[in-house]
Amino acid sequence: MLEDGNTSGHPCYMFPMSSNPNRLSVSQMAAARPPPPAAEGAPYLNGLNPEQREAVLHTEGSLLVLAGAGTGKTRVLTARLAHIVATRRAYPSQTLTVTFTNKAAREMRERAMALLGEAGEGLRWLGTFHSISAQILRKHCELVGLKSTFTILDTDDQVRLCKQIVQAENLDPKRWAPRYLAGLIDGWKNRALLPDKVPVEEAELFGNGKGIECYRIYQARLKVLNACDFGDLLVHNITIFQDNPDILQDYHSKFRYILVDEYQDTNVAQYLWLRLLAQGSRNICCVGDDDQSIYGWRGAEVDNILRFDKDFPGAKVVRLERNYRSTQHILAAASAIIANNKGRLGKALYVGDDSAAASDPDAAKVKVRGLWDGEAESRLIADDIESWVRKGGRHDQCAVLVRASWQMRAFEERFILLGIPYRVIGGPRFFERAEIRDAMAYLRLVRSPDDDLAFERVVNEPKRGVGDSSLAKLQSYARADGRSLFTLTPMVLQTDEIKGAAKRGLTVFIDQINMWRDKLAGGLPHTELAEMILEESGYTDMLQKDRSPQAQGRLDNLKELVRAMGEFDTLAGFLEHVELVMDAASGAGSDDQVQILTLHGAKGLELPVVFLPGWEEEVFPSRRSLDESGLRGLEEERRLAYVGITRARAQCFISFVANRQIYGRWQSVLPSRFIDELPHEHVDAVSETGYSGIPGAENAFVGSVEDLGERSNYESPGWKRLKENATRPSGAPPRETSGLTATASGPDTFPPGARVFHDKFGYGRVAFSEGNKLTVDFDKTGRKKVIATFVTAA
DNA sequence: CGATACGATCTTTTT
DNA sequence: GATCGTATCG
Repeated sequence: MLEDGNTSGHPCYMFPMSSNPNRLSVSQMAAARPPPPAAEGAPYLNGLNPEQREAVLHTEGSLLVLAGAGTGKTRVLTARLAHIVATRRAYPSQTLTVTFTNKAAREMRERAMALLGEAGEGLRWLGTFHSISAQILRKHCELVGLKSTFTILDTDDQVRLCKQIVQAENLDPKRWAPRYLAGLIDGWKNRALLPDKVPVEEAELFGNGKGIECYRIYQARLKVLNACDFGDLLVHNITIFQDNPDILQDYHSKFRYILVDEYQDTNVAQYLWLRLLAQGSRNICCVGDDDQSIYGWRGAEVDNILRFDKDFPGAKVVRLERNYRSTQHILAAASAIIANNKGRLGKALYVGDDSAAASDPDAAKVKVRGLWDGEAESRLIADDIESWVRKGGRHDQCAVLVRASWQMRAFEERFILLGIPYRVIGGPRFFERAEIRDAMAYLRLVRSPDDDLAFERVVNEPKRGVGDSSLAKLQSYARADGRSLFTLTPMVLQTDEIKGAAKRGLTVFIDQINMWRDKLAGGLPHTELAEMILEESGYTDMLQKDRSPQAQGRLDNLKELVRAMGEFDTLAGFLEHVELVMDAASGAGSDDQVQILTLHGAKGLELPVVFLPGWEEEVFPSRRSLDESGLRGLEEERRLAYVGITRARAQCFISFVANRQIYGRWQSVLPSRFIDELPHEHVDAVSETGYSGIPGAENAFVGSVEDLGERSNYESPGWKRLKENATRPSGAPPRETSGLTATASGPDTFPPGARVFHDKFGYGRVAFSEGNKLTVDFDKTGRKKVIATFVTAA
């Protein structure tokens, strides 16, 4: 029952594990074996400060490590693993280490391997909540009514399923958006609520009281489809553990030490899962930072970390507050912003006394810059990067951190134009592209024919003459019969219910799938199978005939898919990887590139130079976040700001603009309230903007650095004016922002009355006022450096 | 049944 | 601006 074979005489193996393994208390274990080797002087302790050391060495009982940004959290976790293994408290395979993201899991594994050497190979149970619970579920899936080939649905499949349910329940999909239902169900699962546990008043809000019913049907459909969704992975685990004490006990004896990263991001289901597993050894170590909790929208409960000592009685709490990453200016800026949040555990960030970054007397202050629009912003940031590189810096020391992924495009465009190498992290995901999902659906269908969602996806892709009406007929049969579309279709084809092109198309489709399945069973390698499917189904043909510019890219993506499959031994292994990881094969990419990523994606990162663009009301404290969650949402946004700033080692550039294109419409926007929260003495502010006073566009910034006269002076008149205008009483309605329109005529067609200005960068812009409207003309290519800056109204 | 056109809606953030 | 859904026609 233990994976490791008894090679090192680990005392645990002396005990009859099967009799009552979880009775073995920590102290009994300690008493029953020779004292562990002295830890002092162990290499993994080198360079740790006293608090870090304490967090590593405190291995008896529960422990919460409150680790501020840059205080060496991952280092402590990996050192703790090394300590546990080196002192023979447990084999690597007897430790459970859970992270939140795949990226974090990868990093943790790499760093642990570096400390542990070969022993690190045994870290079987290091992974994300989802990947570990999926492994556990695979072993016991029959207990919750799933077959071992079950598929894991992604968000898209969930929504499509919800759509069918909404329709079946005769609800208007406009009033009751399937997406919303999917979100509700997800939220319940995050709280580990099965259909009969959902608070009635909450569920009744959906679909005229049909909320719970929809949830029930959804779960029933999942069972028929032999599938589960992300939330189910954990919920099924919990069900299995609660209903089968023997199985739980088995895991108790497997997991002697539990380590949890980013504990502040756990949701209720994850918390329950952990608590069940930790009942055995009672040795759980959670590391987290309440100030970096940024997944509330996904069900994370900051409460989990605030309540830790009640959940795990006798828990010890260690605070890591010495920061070894950033300059004092950066720390001060981050601390000042986060100090506006209520309900924190309270934790200061001190400059680590031996930190090189902090002791630099010439450290640059945080720079705040106001610009005309997004284009000027990306231009400036690109120029900064170029000059950083000219001075001997590298591109990969810079990152642009945005709030939402749509903000990335402006930077990409600019970087392409200037030839700055860059890499977008977590952009549009490879495995979410239509062509990839289509190919995957074929593979899923070959492997598990009951996967109706896959069936529906590809039955008419490429076109086989099977339209909505044929599909609807098949579905009604399947629903009546309770079996899957794939099994029912041949029977329906016996009748004359479906005729003509649809009948012929379906016959071919079914035959092909069956043939492919035979090939797979006959030992055809899965990569060749994939090529065969794409060829014979006509999918490649369809794309080759497609004259649209994206078609070639799609074909390339499919080639990449086949290549990625080659890295896995079996089709099942590949499918599971994709379902869980959904990461584009993160191939060669460690080159010298600027990283563009979202603030959420930036957790765990650290870089010398960090750009934080888009600090505008409604964009950075995101409007939706405030609308949906009010003060809680605002505080979460503030934590995002904290995460962003603390990524920087040496330099942090914050910027905002006066005008931004949102939904393709120009809007004038206000600086983020977070800018007001920055500590003056640690900030340099440069504003190229001031308020215009143009009727109908009062909020627009018009003006230039030259107009303002002074630069790098926080208290410049322009800045003051800006601050006065930017601060509005909370709760006040957003201002009317109409009155700004843009046209894209070339530089030769400036209307009369336009005034052309060149800015100090040699770029230019034309602005002119026309009655009550401020119209901005701009050069779309960016290549002609003709236009620009800012004109006050005549 | 499929191709096209028009309109509505939308954009956080991720396993 | 882009995508998605519905309506309409061939």
